[in-house]
Amino acid sequence: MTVLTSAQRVLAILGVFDTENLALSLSEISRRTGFTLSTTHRLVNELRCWGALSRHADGKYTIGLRILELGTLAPQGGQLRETALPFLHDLQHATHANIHLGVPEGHDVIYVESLRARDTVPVPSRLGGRWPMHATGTGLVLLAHSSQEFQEEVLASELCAYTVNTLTDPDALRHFLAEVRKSGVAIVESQLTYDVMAVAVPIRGARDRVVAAVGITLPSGSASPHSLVPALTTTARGISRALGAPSAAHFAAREARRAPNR
Amino acid sequence: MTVLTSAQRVLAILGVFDTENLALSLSEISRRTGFTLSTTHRLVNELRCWGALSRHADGKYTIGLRILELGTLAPQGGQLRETALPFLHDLQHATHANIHLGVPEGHDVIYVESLRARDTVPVPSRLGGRWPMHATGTGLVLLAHSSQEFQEEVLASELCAYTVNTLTDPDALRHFLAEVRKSGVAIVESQLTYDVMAVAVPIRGARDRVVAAVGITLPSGSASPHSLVPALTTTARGISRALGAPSAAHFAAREARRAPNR
DNA sequence: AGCCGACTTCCGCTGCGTGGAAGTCCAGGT
DNA sequence: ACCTGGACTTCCACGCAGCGGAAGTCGGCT
Repeated sequence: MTVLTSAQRVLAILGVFDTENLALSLSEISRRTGFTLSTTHRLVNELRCWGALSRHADGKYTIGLRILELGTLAPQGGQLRETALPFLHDLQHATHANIHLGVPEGHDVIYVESLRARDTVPVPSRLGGRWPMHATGTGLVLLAHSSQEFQEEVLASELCAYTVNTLTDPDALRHFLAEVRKSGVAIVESQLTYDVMAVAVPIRGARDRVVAAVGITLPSGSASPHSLVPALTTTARGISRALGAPSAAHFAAREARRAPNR
Repeated sequence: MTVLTSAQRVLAILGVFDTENLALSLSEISRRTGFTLSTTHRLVNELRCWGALSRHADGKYTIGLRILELGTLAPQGGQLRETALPFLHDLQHATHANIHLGVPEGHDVIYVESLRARDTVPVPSRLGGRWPMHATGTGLVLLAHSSQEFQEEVLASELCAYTVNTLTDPDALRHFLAEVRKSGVAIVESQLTYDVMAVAVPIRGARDRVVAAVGITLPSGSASPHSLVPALTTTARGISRALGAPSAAHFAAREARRAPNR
């Protein structure tokens, strides 16, 4: 039925790779895309020549480094991560918790940085990981600062419940998002996995638009989440200022020596 | 002239983005690829729908987050980085220098991790950055442990000189590479940029193949590079063991408590 | 030896993609 | 106000690039 354009075929091949399928053989790719073996073979080879796929000793294909290289050119992946990283390191030294930097993509958050602490709860968030906005601290912050229409669009979509705590009721979410906008911070408990709490605040860029969110995750029942808010907001303001956010610039004098120009 | 397949056209569009061209308008893409505006327009839109490109308020296109997400699925980008990161953090705490994790791709090294220290020399290496093997510490380590044919292939290619110190003479390089194999460490001075020195050692994976290299860069004339070798080899061995390298496993007992299983 | 599955290569027909052309929109100049 | 040029968007008919069937190769397992 649906006939694909050849650009779509190329993308479909890349799309069959995911965290559960890091390495696939030619015929697996063929089966998953539904393309004939000969078509798959030709396209896969073109992708391999370019470096988008690479072939290993066992004959299986994986995503190639050329894609990794390209991905870092995404403004949210490269520049944002690059400016945020020193601030995130400081935050990690101060808190010894897992730190995430998330940006919006579709109805999801993508983590463009994920610093794992060694001795804390394992969280399922890796660099490049994608999670629904309504189920993560960073996602809720981003959603709270999105346009009205976008929020309603997300609230109207299928809201998957990962734990019994996951907020899936549109009215409860509307209320929560209003709180986040008012207080400037999202604090959630066991939304995505049990026994984990997350605290997240927005990061602003040019024209004070919210472009990302920093979040911290800790085991439930550890230090009061509220005690982490000052450290988080300091980090977020530092990053916002480095990104040129007007509202953060007012505080420039106070923190100027932390990040001298350049 | 050379007729392109449509897969190649798609890839060519992605390929026009680089560190100097993070955001391009439709007609810039059209000019750079040499495709007609209508062809470019159609392909760019297909890429945008899929998430490979994204379009911004000013009408320009950038690489999309979907590509970043995909890139982390590359085994060298995702798994390797993920296992190496805690060790690299430890190394950075101990040395306060710039740390790089490089893997081979073609004749180049690609940095799959780059931890910048705040107070040291700026180095031009970012996550996802690509540099010629013969001009970087990590690259020389990787080259030294490559197959004979590959080494000769690289030595026979155009070896660009970035500074007056850059090793470009094939015979000098052969000699240097032999030293690296013997000593297990590459120490270079001002190869890529002036007043910077780099120390790098190999990381081994399954079957003891060299799969990556850790490197450290410091201002020239700081602490003797040799004093850093123990810290680097410890880091490299830790990562190698975590990757399942047989030679590193012998030392498992000694360092077991640093990284309890999982 | 024979079978099966995975991969590779070849080639003729066809339907997708190409590029020209026409149309829209906006900014800047006269 | 009108024109001009540049950037972008849409449409369509033609031609050839790419699709998929089929045949061939390789290697592993019974």
